[in-house]
Amino acid sequence: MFELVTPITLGDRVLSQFVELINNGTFKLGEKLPGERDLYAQLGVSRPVLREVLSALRYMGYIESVQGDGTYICKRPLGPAMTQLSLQAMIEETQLFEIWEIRYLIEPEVVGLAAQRATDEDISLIREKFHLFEKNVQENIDHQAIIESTKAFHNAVAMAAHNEALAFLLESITNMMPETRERTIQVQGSSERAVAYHRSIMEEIAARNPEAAKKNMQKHLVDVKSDLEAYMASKKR
Amino acid sequence: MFELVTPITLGDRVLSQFVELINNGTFKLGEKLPGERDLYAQLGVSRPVLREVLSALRYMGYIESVQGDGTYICKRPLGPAMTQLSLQAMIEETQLFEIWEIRYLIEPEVVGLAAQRATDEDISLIREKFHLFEKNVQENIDHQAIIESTKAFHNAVAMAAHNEALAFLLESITNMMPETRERTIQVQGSSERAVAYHRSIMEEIAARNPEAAKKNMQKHLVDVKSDLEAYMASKKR
DNA sequence: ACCGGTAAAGTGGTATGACCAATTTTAAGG
DNA sequence: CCTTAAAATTGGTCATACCACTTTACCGGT
Repeated sequence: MFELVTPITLGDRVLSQFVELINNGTFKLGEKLPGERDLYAQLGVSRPVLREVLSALRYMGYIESVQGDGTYICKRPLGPAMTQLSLQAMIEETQLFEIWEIRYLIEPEVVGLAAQRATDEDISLIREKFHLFEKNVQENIDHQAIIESTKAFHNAVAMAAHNEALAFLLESITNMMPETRERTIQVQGSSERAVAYHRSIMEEIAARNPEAAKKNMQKHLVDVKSDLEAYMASKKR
Repeated sequence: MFELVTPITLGDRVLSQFVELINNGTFKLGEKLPGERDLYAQLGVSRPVLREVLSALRYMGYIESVQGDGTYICKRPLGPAMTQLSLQAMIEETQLFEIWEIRYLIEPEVVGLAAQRATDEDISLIREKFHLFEKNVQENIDHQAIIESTKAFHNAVAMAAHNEALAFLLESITNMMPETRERTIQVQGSSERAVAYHRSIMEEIAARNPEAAKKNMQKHLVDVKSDLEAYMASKKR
């Protein structure tokens, strides 16, 4: 007869109370929380329930706990709010392309911002990461190292845009296709092309040329997409 | 002497194992998990630890539990992976502008896609949401209704872009500035201007004119930004 | 009075066992 | 065979105890 909305659990209630306590300023950022024993008494639940809630908040990155010390409220929870463990297996094929498209929308804009806002330090960091990447590709080290260095490069670029939330977001998104990255890297010549594009992007950021940088990032991502398609096709077999 | 990297907790280990079990296909999407009693034995931990991990996964939206029935793995965990409870109080002023900038990067692109991909159904839905919004503003109903209807409009547009992940992402982002929305809506004339922009955007999507739609969305967001600034200034006092 | 080391107190982490509430399954009864 | 009620199963909650680590505070030596 009645619609089953959502069986509200005790933890849900506690979670709400907790959010409220933070939003109304009872608990301030960076502050230490009361001990679990005080807290669960204060909230009127048992310790396990409290801990389940805290556990969730912890894995989401809102709080941090130190054994023997206490639990602290994180100051910059932005990343956690967007990212989180990406269970790659949970991402289906269509979603992979959707995620690619999001990259295609965002990353060019990011390099555009980077080209406008990068400081000299930013640029030298980008240079450094690029040369590391180039070196790894040339020497054909293990794939993991190459992946790490390309991520480092993209990350350095994102930092140069001077929008921390954006950098977080981008990292989360790219992390959603990790397996993919490992496979597409094996496609013939893909890494070499990537090096070329990275170089162009780097140089155009250094030259403060947003539009050109954006264009090259777009081309690079189109490349990534075709690698992705090749990978998907091979997976079908 | 030694650097404290991260005190790995039992739950962390279980979480990893769990992720691995999903990624290697032992647990498939939509499937029912073993009972907690089996599971915690199988993973070699106690029930509280297991439950803390499951709790986190649950609040992140990866799994769902039904008392008396079992725990299921969600099929489309994309939203949860990005969004989650946004503790508005945890977002600082600078971050608000960073988030605005993200909107400024993404939303115009989204309406651009929408103008290319919208079906007739999409367009009529957008029209519907727009008229609701317009009506709410004219009749000056309670603010909550206005906020809801503008969100509904933006959401309808996002759906028209036919990229579910993107729609999720955008919703998460806009949800990060909820309080803001409630305040800026009180700024004189802001709602009326918003109606005008929404109308233009709607019409240009219907006319399949991506560039014009993008331009208007950008203007609208610039408007939102100045409201934001006004809000922040008033908050300072 | 100062310093250093050690014990105590406090904190988060883990484990056990029990019971409650909802659902599903099973089996008994019509 | 269908209905129905009991039993088994499952997630939800609680109490308690103990472990590991940190911080604090006390106390003795200098």
